[in-house]
Amino acid sequence: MLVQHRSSQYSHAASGRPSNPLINRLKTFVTLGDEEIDAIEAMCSNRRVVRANEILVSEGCRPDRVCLVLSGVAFRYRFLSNGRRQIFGYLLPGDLCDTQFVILNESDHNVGLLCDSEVAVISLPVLMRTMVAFPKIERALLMMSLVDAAMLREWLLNVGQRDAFQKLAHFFCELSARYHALGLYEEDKGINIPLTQIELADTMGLTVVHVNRMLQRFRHEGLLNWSRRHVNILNYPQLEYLAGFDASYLRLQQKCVEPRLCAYG
Amino acid sequence: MLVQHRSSQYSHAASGRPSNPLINRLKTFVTLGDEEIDAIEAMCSNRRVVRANEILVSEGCRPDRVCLVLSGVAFRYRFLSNGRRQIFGYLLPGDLCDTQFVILNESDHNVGLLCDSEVAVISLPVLMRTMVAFPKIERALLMMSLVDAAMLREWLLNVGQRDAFQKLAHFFCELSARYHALGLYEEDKGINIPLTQIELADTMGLTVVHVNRMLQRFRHEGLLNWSRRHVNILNYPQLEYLAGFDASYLRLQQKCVEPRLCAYG
DNA sequence: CGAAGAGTTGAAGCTCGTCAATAATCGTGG
DNA sequence: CCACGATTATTGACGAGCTTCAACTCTTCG
Repeated sequence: MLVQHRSSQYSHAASGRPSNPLINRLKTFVTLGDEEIDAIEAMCSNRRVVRANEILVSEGCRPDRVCLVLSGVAFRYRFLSNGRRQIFGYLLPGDLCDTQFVILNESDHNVGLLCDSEVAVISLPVLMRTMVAFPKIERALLMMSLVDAAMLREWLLNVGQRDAFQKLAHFFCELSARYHALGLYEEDKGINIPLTQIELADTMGLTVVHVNRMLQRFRHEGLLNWSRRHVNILNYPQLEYLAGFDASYLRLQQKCVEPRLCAYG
Repeated sequence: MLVQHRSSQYSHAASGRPSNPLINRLKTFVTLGDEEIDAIEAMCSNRRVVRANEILVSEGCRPDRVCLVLSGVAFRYRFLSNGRRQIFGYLLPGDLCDTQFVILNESDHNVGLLCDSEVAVISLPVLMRTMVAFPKIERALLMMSLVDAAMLREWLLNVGQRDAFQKLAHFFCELSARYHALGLYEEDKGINIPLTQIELADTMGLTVVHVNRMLQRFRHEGLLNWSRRHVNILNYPQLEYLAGFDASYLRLQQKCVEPRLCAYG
């Protein structure tokens, strides 16, 4: 492999028996009973460590399994023929890539890893059986994929309508919100994410050079510090204001107030 | 109402008894029996004409129904506080806005109408009952929403990574492919779509002025003509080449080769 | 016909990209 | 553990793409 490995210092698995992050994630959508929790644990029993820069899913393939990120960070992306790359999203612990394979037959993008990560490999039949047996789980997984789509809309708006400074501010707000929700944000260390400025650029549709200058401006204005792939947010309220950030699209907290339809009880 | 009405010359309903475009759409995903076709017709029996500039769904609302576009064009969008608008997608005949309401409780964007259109209003309970009774329909609707997400990724890539000229070329290719698939493309008249350059600009993250200049360049280079809200593509191969367009993400033709999992037979 | 919206044009300027070179870091192997 | 090569970060100069502003014309529709 030509590319250097990024160290595994980013593995987010807490020491000791880590609880399955998917369970906490689904709990934000539905109430899970013991049976359902056991089913999820069983579904995720096939764990594997994957190294940085490996590819979980590649464009055009027809996967027979989905992966759940347990620790570390994955990301979706695609290259254009001119060599440019667009990143479509980051998968943090508790995120699945991709439930859509259950239905659509082939992937239209790649999923790679930013750092050494732990994933659970779930075969499609196992996933299907679990969803059929536990409609609540099916419903929650469906909701996850809808939140994915909401994030895509938010990114499209971000890339389309804001200037470079605001784009980055918005992205950092999103990251911050997601890290907080996962309990991965450490007040002193900030957001510990294995991103390079290259990835930041390919996320926002900017060049590395310009991203670098914007980061310096953030530092200069006392908003945040970027160093050695840590993001330290110094003035969150101001950042949020600049970006016009509103976390509700992430649906991190609020449980769906009431089940809307009996069929999904 | 302050805004002028766009004429209803864009109603795509063929004269005579129009077949339900949703049926043709779903047929690209699954094989439908007579029972299922009847169920879809029944579900869509509540038809309504909606005038241009009316709003079908607004941000923050909790709809108890979904709308199916039968003729005309709708579009998803959101405004930022600074007055800028991002358009997330266009809904052509056969498109639903939005199945996601079945699951997520509130809309994060608006759905408006570009021209006088005919829609079928489907209450959530009716939709649910149909989906429960006909798993194939449920599966096809799910696939539709996954194609929606694929389109969002494609747009993000487009807005993020291509220059203004390529962006527009790509957009016109997409439109052309969708119009062809719907049988709405008339070789002599081209794509008859009630878009203004303002909407084009808000779709691509550009200004009206720049969009205008790019359209002139298209005309100048003999690629396409934009006049009175018709798009006449003169050199499709070249346009496709310029944009790096590949229609497969739209999944217009190929039926899912085989059902992947028995549960959804 | 008249008013409002949409399309078009030109000039000026800023954001952001490109090119190119250097410095700092990182990961790996010696 | 240090040294090396590759990747990443940083800097400057320059230029292009796109925006902004402002005026004007054309189209649409009541």
